[in-house]
Amino acid sequence: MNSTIYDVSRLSGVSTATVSRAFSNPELVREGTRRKVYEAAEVLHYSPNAIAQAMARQRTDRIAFLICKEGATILDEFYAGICDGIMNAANRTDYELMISTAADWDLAANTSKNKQVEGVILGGNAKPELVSELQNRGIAVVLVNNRMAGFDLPCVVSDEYGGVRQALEHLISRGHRNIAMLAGRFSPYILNERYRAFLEIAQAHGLPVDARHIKLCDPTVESAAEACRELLSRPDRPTAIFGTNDVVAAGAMKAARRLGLRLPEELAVTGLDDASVCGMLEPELTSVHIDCRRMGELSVERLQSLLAGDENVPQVTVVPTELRVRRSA
Amino acid sequence: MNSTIYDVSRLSGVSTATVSRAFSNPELVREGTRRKVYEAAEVLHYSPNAIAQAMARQRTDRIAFLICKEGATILDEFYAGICDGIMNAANRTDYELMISTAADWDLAANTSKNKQVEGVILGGNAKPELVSELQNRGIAVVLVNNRMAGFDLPCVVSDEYGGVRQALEHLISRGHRNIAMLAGRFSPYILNERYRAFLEIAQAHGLPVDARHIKLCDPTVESAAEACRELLSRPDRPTAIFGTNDVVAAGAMKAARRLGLRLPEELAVTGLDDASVCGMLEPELTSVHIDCRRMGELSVERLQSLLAGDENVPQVTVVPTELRVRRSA
DNA sequence: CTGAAAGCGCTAACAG
DNA sequence: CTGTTAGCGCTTTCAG
Repeated sequence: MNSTIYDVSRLSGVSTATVSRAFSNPELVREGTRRKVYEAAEVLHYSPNAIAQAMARQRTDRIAFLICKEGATILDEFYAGICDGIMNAANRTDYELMISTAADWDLAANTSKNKQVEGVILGGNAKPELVSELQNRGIAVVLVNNRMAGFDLPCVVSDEYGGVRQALEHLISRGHRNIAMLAGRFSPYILNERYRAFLEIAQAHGLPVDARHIKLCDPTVESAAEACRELLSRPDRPTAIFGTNDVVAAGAMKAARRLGLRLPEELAVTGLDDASVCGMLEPELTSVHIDCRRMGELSVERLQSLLAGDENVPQVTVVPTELRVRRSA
Repeated sequence: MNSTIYDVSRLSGVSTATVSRAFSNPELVREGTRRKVYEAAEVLHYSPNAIAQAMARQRTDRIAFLICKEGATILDEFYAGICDGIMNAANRTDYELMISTAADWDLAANTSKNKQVEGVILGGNAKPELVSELQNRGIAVVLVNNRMAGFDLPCVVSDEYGGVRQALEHLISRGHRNIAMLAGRFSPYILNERYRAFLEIAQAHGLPVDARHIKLCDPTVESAAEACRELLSRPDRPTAIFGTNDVVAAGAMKAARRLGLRLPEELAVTGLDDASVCGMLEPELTSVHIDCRRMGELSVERLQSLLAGDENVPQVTVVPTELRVRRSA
């Protein structure tokens, strides 16, 4: 049996209340008393029972990270990176972290109803209904890699516009004018941002680029390769391809290779995300680094602020991106 | 305020004990009574408070997955796969899952001392001291992707020997005799298994292969590429390289490309893991599939058995591998 | 099959 | 600064 606060109380000769204070609010206990308590605790191998604390305090100090995404979730390097940041940041706090995917998350079982989770970080394409439901139950919510109109909640996103600009301007600086965007069908938010950015920036630079230069594909190598093949068989074949993530870019490289094009001489390719695959490809893929880890950490900070009752927690936090020039463009 | 068992008791006109039974042991309650309880609960939006349950029952129904690995943890596709399997399996049980990395796992704060975790799945290179410590505290332990001599605990591993055989025999069947193994410095267990398997199987096939055909490298593309370059500049250059994971194999491919070798004609390469990068490489990488997800699921099953007090839970569970032939070999 | 009542280990007024 | 005491919401004997 583990020892309890009573055992410590008895051994140290102070009340249980004091033992409790010695651990939860040391500053309320006189130095000498405190030491007596700690010594007794040491002897008894005592350490507070978190369950009992939660019960008495009526709060759990528990938050959750919910990945709202179809298919591979934690297996997606992007979300794994965010998750890593969240785990890392949560670890520095007193909050305990639960990690789930939307597929197996049970609202009823995981929220205030049974007093388990006090705050949730929603990653990716969360449904607005889920957000309202959570907020209605008094759960703090923050969004990561997404934004949602009409809600009062903090969002942490990457600088989508800036990222697209870095990729595009790099290509332009290398002399490319006929640039196509191979756009993976990601969440509506992401797709939208990148789409709009691409068009605006291309136009700002006077590129002869229009909607025909944007080709959608599924976010798989195969789909991207197929889509790229079409792009490359047009009469006015683009000289550069901007893939909206690295998997898509890898697909483009593959299509180019199969068509016998030399990279980057006959076709330049850039990606987005700066995933680990960039270094494995040949030539290595030029990409725009997204600081997923930072996004995760910031999400935790925002959630903490919310839970701490801070007024004016920033509604949107934008994490800057960084171009990583390699050999593919 | 959320409703409690008392509210339900009052509304339904039965005692709290009965309400409790109706939810936890329905078979102990008469059909009609049970329905009354459920109806009242429905009206009140009642659902049991897990914290209070844990408090009263003196158990938490909580398990943890601890990744014991340096550096990228959840970011490692391999462990992410295991994690995915674990999350998936845990979700079908009543156990709640905590996910941590060895780096930020605090023994004191997460184990029976404060009654939080009842069982732990240790992934990768766990320290024996950690295992004994946990077992001493009465925590159930299972190992995944590792084995440990001198301990009484279930291990779930991939068929390392069989995997190496599949890769090697494939290469042999393609006519290769001079095959080198590029071995990433993974955990001692994994490294050992693969090393031994390679030598034994090569010898069994009468290949002129010895320890000089095994080259160690760090598990990064760069290190692998460097190591492979050396291998390829030997007078009796190998005609095939077996990388002990796909990242290493990608490094080998890169080195070969830079030396101007055509793949697979002048150098065949196979990997191990069947990670997502296989399909992104050109040519696509032939690899041996490891069913990480299954490994994760089985770990949970073993842990459950342990916690259920089953006698003779299998000490070692081996998950078969499968060769995936692509164009690199 | 159901109810009464005693906890589970800790916290938080409140009083001193 | 410290002690008393009444819970937190649920489970679980023990009776009936």
